[in-house]
Amino acid sequence: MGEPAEVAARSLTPGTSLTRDDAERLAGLLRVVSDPTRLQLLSMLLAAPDAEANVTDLTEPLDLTQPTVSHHLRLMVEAGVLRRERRGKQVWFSIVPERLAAIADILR
Amino acid sequence: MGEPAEVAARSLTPGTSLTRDDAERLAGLLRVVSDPTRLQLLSMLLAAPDAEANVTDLTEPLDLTQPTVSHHLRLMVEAGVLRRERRGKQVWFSIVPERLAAIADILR
DNA sequence: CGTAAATATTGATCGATATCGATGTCAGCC
DNA sequence: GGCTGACATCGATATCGATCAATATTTACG
Repeated sequence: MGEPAEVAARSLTPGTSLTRDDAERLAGLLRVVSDPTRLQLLSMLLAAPDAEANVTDLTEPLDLTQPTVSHHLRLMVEAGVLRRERRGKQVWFSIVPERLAAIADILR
Repeated sequence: MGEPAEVAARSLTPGTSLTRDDAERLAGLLRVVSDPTRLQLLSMLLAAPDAEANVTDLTEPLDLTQPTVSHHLRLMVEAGVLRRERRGKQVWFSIVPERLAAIADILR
């Protein structure tokens, strides 16, 4: 599968203007956290005991189906924002704070 | 029209989970800076002399039409990320750094 | 006041993606 | 080894937004 792409190559601040390619990569990362459902998921994970939760628990408060929630979780895992760990029948998700911070830092 | 909406009401960190409404508002703000073209525009503005530029100058390096660039600039102005100032026939745009920082802070 | 330059608006198109229902897969248990 | 529970994948749909061409608006200038 490959590591979640080092980090953002080039942010906004460097004196030189952004390449289209760099801009698309950075926009792609930002888009991962620019969805209301994904923000709610992140928020729930932050508030959860031990800062982790499984798909069922994450689905319940949302007015969405389980496949939809799994889809959002997948996108965030692929972006390196979430960590995924299978324990028995359940799969637990937790935030990777450095990655979230790295995305925020794109705008500095 | 109205002011650019105080700032983000509620960020990610508060112990309580995000409301749908709050999540949508925050996601809306993040989406404004989650587009490659808009990131390029922000980057060009940061690199520009006096940190400002007009529509023609901003359009030229991009492989896009002027209406498209105007559209992106409009979205960012409406979100409070850009300031707009007409000077003669031209309209000059510059970044509102606090607003950009406020958006970045959503993820903390 | 008519013309040209700079920017805005409008209407249409097209691709991306959030969502769902249906189904597949995987892990524990009787 | 079949059942059930937890999660993933698939295919279809529908909405949203980036983009364009065409046109309107605004401003200076002669």
